Amino acid sequence: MAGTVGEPTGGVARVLIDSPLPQLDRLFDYRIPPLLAADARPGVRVRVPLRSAGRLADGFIVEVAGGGDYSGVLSDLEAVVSPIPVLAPEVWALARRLADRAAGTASDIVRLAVPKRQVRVEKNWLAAEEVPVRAEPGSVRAEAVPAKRVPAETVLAEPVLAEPIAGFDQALVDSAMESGTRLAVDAVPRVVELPGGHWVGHWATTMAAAASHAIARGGSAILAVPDYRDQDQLVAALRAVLPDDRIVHLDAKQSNPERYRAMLACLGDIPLAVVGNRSVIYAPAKRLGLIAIWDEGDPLHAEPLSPYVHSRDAALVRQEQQGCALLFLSHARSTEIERLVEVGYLGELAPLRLVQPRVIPTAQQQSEDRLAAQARIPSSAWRQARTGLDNGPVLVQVARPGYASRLACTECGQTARCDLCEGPLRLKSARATPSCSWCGKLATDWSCSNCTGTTFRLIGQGSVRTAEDLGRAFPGVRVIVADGDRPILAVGPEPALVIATRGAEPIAAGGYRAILLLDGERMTARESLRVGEDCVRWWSNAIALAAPGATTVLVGVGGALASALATWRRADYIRSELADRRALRFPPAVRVATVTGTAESVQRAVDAVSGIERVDVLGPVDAPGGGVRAIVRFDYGEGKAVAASLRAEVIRIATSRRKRPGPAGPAALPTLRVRLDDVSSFDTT
DNA sequence: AGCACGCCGACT
DNA sequence: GTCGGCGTGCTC
Repeated sequence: MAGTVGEPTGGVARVLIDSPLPQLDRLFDYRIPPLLAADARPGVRVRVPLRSAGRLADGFIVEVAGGGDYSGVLSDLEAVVSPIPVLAPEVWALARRLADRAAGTASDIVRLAVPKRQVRVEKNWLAAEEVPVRAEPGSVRAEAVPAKRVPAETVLAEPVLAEPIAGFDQALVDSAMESGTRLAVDAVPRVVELPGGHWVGHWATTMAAAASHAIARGGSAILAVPDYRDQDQLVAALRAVLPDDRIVHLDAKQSNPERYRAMLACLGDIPLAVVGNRSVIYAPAKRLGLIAIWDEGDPLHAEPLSPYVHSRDAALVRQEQQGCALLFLSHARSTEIERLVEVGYLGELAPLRLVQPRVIPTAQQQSEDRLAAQARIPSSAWRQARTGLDNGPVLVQVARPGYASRLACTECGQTARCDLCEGPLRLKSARATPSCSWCGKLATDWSCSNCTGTTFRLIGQGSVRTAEDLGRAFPGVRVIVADGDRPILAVGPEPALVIATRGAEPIAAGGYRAILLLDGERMTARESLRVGEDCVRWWSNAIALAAPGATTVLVGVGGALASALATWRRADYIRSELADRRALRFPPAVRVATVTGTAESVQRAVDAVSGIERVDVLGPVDAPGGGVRAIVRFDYGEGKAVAASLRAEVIRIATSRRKRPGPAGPAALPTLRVRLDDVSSFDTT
């Protein structure tokens, strides 16, 4: 199946093989046979022979060149799977650079960008796209089009007007959108009512207005949000300023055909607002004018699939490559964004007029009221809730869902654990049988593994138990529980106690008349490098749901954290948090690479990078799943060199690895895994 | 992943 | 002198 050398007939296609194997992560050259020359353009899906003529691999043409640098004999392209250029050149460039930065494989990122092919969806799209009026007379595909189909683009797209961005200096925003600047935007901590009667966070209207600016200027906008709750608000806000056919969804909740259809829609000529979760950053949006990310500190923006590229980083690189405007909106920025602000890479945009929420921190103190004490509410918070309930809904934020987060043996006080898997037991409601929070097994015949006890004591209070206690404390008031199991997006303006776990707070019409943030002690007790910034984010996002003038009581929290919220100077807190990380050489002051594998392979990888300037290594130490783990710390400037040499080690191991595991060896253990910028590297457990 | 290639021990 | 074991390395 080998072609002839130097035959100029159809040119040479440079192909990215769709494979996660690190040793295949480069371009392969193939001769384009004359029959395929018409369709073999950059971006199309192809099938190519690999190694032996019988074996075919999938891939994408990323370049059609006169001649590559490969001097051997070229094979022929086997087939062009579809003529649609689904891998846009700028998306390929982005994937390549992100993979290099993360010591990963470009096709792993391309898989996030390009959904699996759907033939039906593709046919429909082709039929609508290649319209007779637009195609040149005699065009091959024009004849195949059913005449009755109304193509999207024959209908002249309605012009879109730039919506003023409420709450911000108009001239400043205009010039920012024009010159493609990068900004950290402090969102207005309010809820607003849309023309349809829908209440959303003010941030959603800011983001929607920014998108309308981009589209009015003829560019597309990519809008990324952490989850569907935020997406719901953003889409409502977009509908208020854009016609429906300018809004495209591209998110994880969609089925594959829906995602494929949405991706194809991006390839059209009309500028669109593309809304979705983290992977929407890779949408092939035409003439990209804006990328905006809401709440980049939310862990849902961290991609769980290899090579684990955070949407914040993907957006930063894409902005640099394409020069669009870039906005990070939030009520509480992460230390990563703070760092970029401090080095001058990001500008800051604050609301025109400072909206200062009323926040009162209280130390945990015993309330005189018995019922209130049971619900762990100090008397000041109790009073706020009581007056708030006269006018409308009151929000109570708790750390955990369910009834009790932990059970302990009545006799010895040891945490009650599952007799099957050692997982901690949990109680979902007052009358339920306790069950294991890891494996779900019901603990029917439980006995303590430490002593002879057979009865539990409840430790900690989940949302359900808090709801029961508060229901007793405020007789006659409606109690609404919102958590992961009971998702509620919005509540009305009527008086009600809304008990929600952090991150699951519904939007209240008109805003909450009072907010109680309970469980502060428990939230701050988490053993994570990011507790501080996480707490600021959870609480700020809840505070932003308050009605104008309403009071938020932050229970059981003091010190810098409490004053950051009380003064609403959250950036000051994050700034000092980042300063601490600098002193300790912790991320994001430096970058980190986590290297896991056999003692030998980890040592070799560590040796390979330890010669680079300003690189230091923690470990190796024994890793939980067997093998060892080392953490490599390095400055941003050395990122390229560190990633490249770690990548080289991965490839070396992958190509020289042979079935070596001895008799009864636990085979499936990869011998070397490299992960860059893992935020949980420094967490305990 | 697969599959060809090559270097070394045992064979007609 | 040649067959075939499996360890090694490559894939346009």
